[in-house]
Amino acid sequence: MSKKITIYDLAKTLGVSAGTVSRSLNDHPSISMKTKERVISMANELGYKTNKFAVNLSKQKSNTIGVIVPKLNSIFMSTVLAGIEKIANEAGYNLIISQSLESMEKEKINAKTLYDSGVDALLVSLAYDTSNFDHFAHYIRNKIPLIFIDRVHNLPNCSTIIINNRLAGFEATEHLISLGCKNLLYVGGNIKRNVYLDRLEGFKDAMEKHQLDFDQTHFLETDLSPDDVDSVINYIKSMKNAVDGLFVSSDNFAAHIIKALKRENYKIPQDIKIVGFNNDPISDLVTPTLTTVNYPGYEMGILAGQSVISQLNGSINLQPANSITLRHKLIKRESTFN
Amino acid sequence: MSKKITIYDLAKTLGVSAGTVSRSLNDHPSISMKTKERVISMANELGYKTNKFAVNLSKQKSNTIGVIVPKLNSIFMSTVLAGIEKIANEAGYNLIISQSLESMEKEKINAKTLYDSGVDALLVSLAYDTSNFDHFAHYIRNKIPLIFIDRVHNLPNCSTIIINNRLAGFEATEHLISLGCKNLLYVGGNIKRNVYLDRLEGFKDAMEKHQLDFDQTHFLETDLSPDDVDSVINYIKSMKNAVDGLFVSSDNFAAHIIKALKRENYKIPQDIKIVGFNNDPISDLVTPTLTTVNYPGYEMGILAGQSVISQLNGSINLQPANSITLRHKLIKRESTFN
DNA sequence: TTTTATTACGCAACCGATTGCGTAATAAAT
DNA sequence: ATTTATTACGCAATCGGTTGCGTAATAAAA
Repeated sequence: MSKKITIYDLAKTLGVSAGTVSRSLNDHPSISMKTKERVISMANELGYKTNKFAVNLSKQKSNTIGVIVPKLNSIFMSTVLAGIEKIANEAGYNLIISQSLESMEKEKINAKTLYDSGVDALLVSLAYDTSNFDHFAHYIRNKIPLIFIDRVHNLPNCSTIIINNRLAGFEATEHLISLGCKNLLYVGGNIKRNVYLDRLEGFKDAMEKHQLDFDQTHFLETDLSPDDVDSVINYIKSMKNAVDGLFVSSDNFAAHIIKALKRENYKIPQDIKIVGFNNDPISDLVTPTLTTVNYPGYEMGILAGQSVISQLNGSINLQPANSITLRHKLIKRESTFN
Repeated sequence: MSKKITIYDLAKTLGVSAGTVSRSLNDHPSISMKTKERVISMANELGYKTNKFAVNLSKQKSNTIGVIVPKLNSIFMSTVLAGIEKIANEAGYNLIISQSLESMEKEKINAKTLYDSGVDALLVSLAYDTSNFDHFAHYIRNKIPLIFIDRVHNLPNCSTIIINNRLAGFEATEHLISLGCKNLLYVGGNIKRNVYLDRLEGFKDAMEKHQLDFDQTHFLETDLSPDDVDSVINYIKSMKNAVDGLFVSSDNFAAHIIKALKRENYKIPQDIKIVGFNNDPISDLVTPTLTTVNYPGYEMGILAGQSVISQLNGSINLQPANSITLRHKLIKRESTFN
């Protein structure tokens, strides 16, 4: 293969200094047009390719953005990633993606690895059980932009990209109530995570507003994993007042529950109305189709991307913790249709 | 923030040379245990962190693996990625992931970007319309491991990770035939891609074996996108001999088709039996549940990861184009149940 | 034409490791 | 006590750019 050619090679063949070559290639003002053109055309001719390693070393930045997500293989997360990737790519940044597999320990390790790799910024959606945030201290201390997406935590000077989960939960619940549901159940995830907690709050808000008494029997904390379906079903069957309205914090889990309920001969929506969350493609393919809350994953990714890029470019004056809230929307389908 | 400390700082405070520090940290044999211990403990004490940029520059390798996938937001692809990430991560490699968005042009750009970023290896699942492969020439010429996953192409010295799509297509089709289907239709994707072409071949094989005449009316080439559903339905309705067996190259698309067919009052599986592909989670949640071919995405990712790593470690003697074929499996469900 | 501003580059230090080669110090052999 | 092997490090070049500072060359002003 052709030897790698460097700015020194260019410098030699052109009879100029390496510095001049470097500046020409970077369109530095203190170089004449004529020289720049000579350098650039020679660079093309010789097939010069800048060595990123050297650039990184000398600039102390990598042009890559780190991302930690709980799981890659979820439609929501991969949609968010698709958005981030688009923006990052357009801005000339690479993405280093890692998954915490919902474990705080792995999240810690990933955070450290990415830090060591010298990412210029970090985007995070928190793991299921993350309760300590020391692993982000490095980033904050060294002023490396840190942005949380969806599963967020309030840390100084960190942006967050979210939707109004409380309001969304409220609307979903109120929708059930408006259809006559009297005995509601919220099936959520770990309430350490803002998203599940906030939706629970919204759920309570709605019940309170409509003079329904909330108590712990109306809330079931699960892993939102298919393995939990049976216990949910058993719980529903065991309730003294038959559940007639179900709010599930995940479409995918809701789809599993629907399947199981049908097997138990529940009629949906006649016996029990169901609202999911996310507007996962599956919600429109199950029978009955699932009422859900649209979650703009792609847009979140886009915004997260834009937010990092602008912070990296300094075009945003690092405001302490600005937070972007995206619009959600209740999508009514057959699972709550009368 | 604490100043970055380098091997030179360590060297100075310890009264040894930078070379000694470097070798100690890398457990080089020519350094005494005593010195190594001194260096290492001092490194911990001062919070030394190796600068990857410098290492990369000096070693001319980045410890990152590039990945190009058609789309991030597909369950199959993100599952593959999850597998790759797991292995890469365990082996101390980072993943730079980019998406071609099914466009050859973007695939080209991504391949170049990743090359320029100095990835140590590249994993690719081809875009829908890639017909030229010059953008991979750099990799091959410079002996950078290049591995294709699922949507592959035969290039010299490149491994491929696949399943036997032809056989899978054959089995799916034969299953339909064995249930009495006489008038089959294969709905596939772009036959530039091996996966769709091979399944078509398998489809033909099965028809031939069972003395059914294949002609072009039995094959519909689509984008497997929800937008194509209507045209598929119209095609089915327009066929002179009513279709009684449908083989669709994607569960997701099949799910959409099922929904549309039900709307048109087709009974499934009575009027028309359907086999999908991928064993996407959705296949078990639609009504009727979908017979499909299990596609071991996670395992493919794991194997792809292991394959790169071992090539990078030289533990595999770069055999010209070794190909790994994973086991698939027909999963029978209600959509073909009598 | 001489002086003063500008412009266009060159020099060399620097970023933070890695590594081949040479040698002083210590141990083993004679 | 010498000579020969080993062991343990140090020196300095190298990887390929970037960039502050200084100056020769050219243009503008006097």
